[in-house]
This record gives sequence, C-alpha cells and structure tokens, in this order.
Amino acid sequence: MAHVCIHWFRKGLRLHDNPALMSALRGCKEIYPLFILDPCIHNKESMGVNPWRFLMGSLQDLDGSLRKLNLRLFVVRGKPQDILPQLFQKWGVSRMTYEYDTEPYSRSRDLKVSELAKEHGVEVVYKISHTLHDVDRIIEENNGKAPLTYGRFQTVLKTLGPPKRPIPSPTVEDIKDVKAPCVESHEEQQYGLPSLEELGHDLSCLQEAQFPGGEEEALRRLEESMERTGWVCSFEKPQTAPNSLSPSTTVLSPYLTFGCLSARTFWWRLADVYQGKKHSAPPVSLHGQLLWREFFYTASVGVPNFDRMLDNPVCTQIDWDTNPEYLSAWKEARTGFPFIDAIMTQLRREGWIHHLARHAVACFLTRGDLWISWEEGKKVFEGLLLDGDWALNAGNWLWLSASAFFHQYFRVYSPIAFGKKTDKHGEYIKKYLPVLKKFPVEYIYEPWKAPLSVQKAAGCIVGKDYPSPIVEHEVISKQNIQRMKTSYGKRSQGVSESPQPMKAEKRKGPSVLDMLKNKKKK
DNA sequence: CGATTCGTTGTCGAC
DNA sequence: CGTCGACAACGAATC
Repeated sequence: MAHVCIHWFRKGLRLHDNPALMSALRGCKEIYPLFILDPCIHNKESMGVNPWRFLMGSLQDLDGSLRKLNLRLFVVRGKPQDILPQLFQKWGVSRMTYEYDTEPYSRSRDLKVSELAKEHGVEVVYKISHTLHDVDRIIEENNGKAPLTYGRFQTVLKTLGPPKRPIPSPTVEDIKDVKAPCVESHEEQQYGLPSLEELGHDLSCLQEAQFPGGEEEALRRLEESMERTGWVCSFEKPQTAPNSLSPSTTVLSPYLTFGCLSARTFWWRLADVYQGKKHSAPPVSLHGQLLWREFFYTASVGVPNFDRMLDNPVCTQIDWDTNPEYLSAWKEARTGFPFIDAIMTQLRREGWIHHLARHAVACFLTRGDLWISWEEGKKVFEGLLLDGDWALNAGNWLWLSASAFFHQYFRVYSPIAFGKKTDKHGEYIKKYLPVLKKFPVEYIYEPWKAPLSVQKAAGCIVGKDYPSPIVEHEVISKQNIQRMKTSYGKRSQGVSESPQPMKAEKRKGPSVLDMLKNKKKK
C-alpha cells in the first residue's frame, strides 16, 4: 500500500543524512515536504532579524533542492497542532515523518501532534539525526544521569562506539515512484515562502549576510574548511582568536543549529581528514567541538528545567541583581569597555561571535562584573545568534556564570587583558567601534585612561562620544568573587533552618536520578 | 565514607 | 617570548 506522506521539516533543513525523509520516500506515492512557521518559536520577539534571514535562506535553498527532484517545499503559517489535522484531511495523508527533536517545547508539541495524527489514522515515523547519538542512550549508559563533566561524558561515549555513518541525499531514482502533488497556481502562492518584509522585518539596518543559510552553503563551507587539512589536524579551540578580523574557526555552528549540515556528516568528514595523520584530540579538536555539542544536548535532556536557575538541580542558586540599566548597556554595546562593546556590536550586526568572545561577554554580564542573571544573557543571545541552539546556549551560560559544570569562579576574564593576547593593537575594536579608530594603541582597551589631550586628538571624548566604563572591573570583580563564594557556601551547607540541612540539599542530585528511574519504569 | 585528582580555553608578575 | 606559581579554593568523579 503506497502512502501519501508529509515530511515535516523543523530543524534538519537538508536532504543529506536525513533518514526520516528517506523513510518518507519508501513506499510513497505522494510526498508533501512541509515547513510550518510556528508563532510560538518563529516570532519577532524571541527571534531577531539575522536568524530569521538565515532560516528563510535555508528554506529557500531547501525548496530549490526539492524542485531539482521535481518536488517542492510547502510553507504554512500557524500552530502545528491546528495546521496538521487540516492538512491530513485535505491531502489524504497516511504517514508523517520527522527528525526527532530533544527540546522540551518540541517534545511536548510532537506528543500532541502525534496524538492528533493517530486520531486521523496517520502513521508517525521519526528518526534521530540531529545529534551524533541517541542522547537518551548516553544517559542510560551513565546510569540514568547526564554526565556533568566532559571526561565522564567521553568515557560513556566509548561504550557506544562511533556515531552512525551519514546516509546520502535522495536521488531521482529514490523518487521515481513518487508523484509530486499537483499544485494549482493559487496554491503555489498559498504555500510559498513569505518574504522577510511580508513578515514585518526592517531590513534597512541589515548588511549583506556573511553566513547565508542553506544546505548548499553548509556543504560548501564544510569542504572549504576540510581542504585545509593541516589546519584541521592541528585545530585547538583555545588557540583560536576570539577577535580576529575574519572568523578563526569554521562558523559551521549556524548550519548545525538549523540542521543544514548533519553533525554526523561533519564528524565522518573530519575522520577522513584525520585518517593516517597526527591530529589534535577532544576536547580541543574539531571532533571535540562536536562532542561538546553532544555533551550539552545530553545535559539538556537529563537535567530538568535546564534553561532556568530555579528548580534546576545542577544550577547553583545565585542572588543575581535586577539591573535594567546595566543589562541595556551590555546589550546595546555601551559598557564603556571597548572589547566587550565590540563583541556585542559584532553579535548584533553579524549574528555570530567566536566562542571565546562569548566567554568574555558572558562572564562580564554575570559573575565577572555586572552580576546579572545568566538567564538574561541567554535570552539576548537567543535572539541575536544564528547558532542560538537552545541546549548549547543554556549550557554555555550555565558554564560561564559558574552556575553548573564549571566551578572555578575565581577565574575571571578581564575585559581589558583577555583581548590583548590575540589582538594587541585593537584592530578588532577599531573595526566594530570606529569611534575609537584614532585612539593610540596603548589606550585602545582602556580609553578612559587616556589624557584629555589624547582623547581630543583622537576626536573622541570618553563620557561624550564613547561611554565611560560602567563599572570598575578590578574592584567589582573581586567583590563578585566573594558573592560567588557566599552562594556556593549556601549550596553546600544547605538551608540552615531546615531540620536536616545536609539531607535537604543532598536530595538535589538524586532527584534527577529518581525522576529518570521512574520514567524508565513506565 | 573521606581523600585525592582533575577540570575545554584567567590574570598577574617573576624569571 | 614562554613557563611557572600565587591568587583563593570550587565540584564531580574516582578510589
């Protein structure tokens, strides 16, 4: 019996290594490749114009690739739970396929949608292809808990073996028995991709996309990086510069986030390059970077309330300040620290900043200087980054704020010294903050220290043309270390008024374990 | 259980 | 230019 099938694209915006799409095509007489613009995730509040443009580019590329196979992409706007039942009926659908998504929102959405599918007699098939492994298996192998250190994570992974080999894209041969649904001309419009203008975006402030979305660009970019075999083999993340004028890393992360590039394709392509050569190893290598992604995906599945401080069992509870002025200054690149402001400018303009640049601004916002909750920073990153992956974003903010995973809170990034290591002349600062262009090198990281005569000569008066620093880093960072110490102290002592202080706190960890154990029993 | 080791990628100053 | 210890001292995992 041949199926009428919807393949529902969400992430996984690609044809290569797409097992769910392949199972859609098997025994299929008609296929509707579908993308739903869901107001719960695709809205202007939580998603900035740069990631929007990346998504649209990716969908356009996907549509183009499908058309080469005599298929097309159907784009619909609305809530999946409203849209899908309508389409099931309208198109006479008997099967729906999609790529498994571990995010909490996606999981509850997919649960609802699967029930609706059942009611409509639609068979649901999903496959794991966004991550290297089935992260639930990793948790199982670690006795029901997500590993909290990278070393432990690697040990667990060894028992699972290497990730699966990627599968190729569907070919004309694969769809020879599949009919492309006949679409009337008005429907061509109805299911077409809306423009960014139509969706109400202001494109006037956008410059040309440095990282255009789409599978084709993803694979081109992958090959471009992999051609540099020496560079690939000697890659060590900590040795790459956060403030080079062009990216010092691959910038494949946005393509992984949207699934334009399969992590397994990347993994095995790297294995090809490594083959027979001496090469760097995790955690610093490129393989290591993919494992970090896997690490945070696993943690985000194994830890309840992963993206929050409250009720997050691995997150240290910290008395962050509510400080809208400081938060805006950070967000809008007017902290008065050129290194920080340059990074935030690049983030807003280009939608991508180097991982270590993220360290610097995240530490500055949270435990280092401004003492603002990492959840605020996470929200800002989510809206601006092309690679604002839910699990990675939350995980890295937990890390940098020393709320979880990383605990050596006395190691504080200096907003002045850190950037100097890799850009002592401040070229990066001058690129993104041209107002400081004429400042002499010795003051470029600390313009407020320049004598007034020097400021005048540079055509930039600090406090007027460029902000004065909002905090005194040397003083505030030392105070903040003490505040961290207090928060950590409370954590290990437990709640003093509790009759069993130690036990009350100790329950924190096992509660995750218990939850997962209970789940398994069901 | 207690002790020990290790932990993706800090900074500063001495040598 | 690189390496090392002090700084002040954390939790997770292991034995």
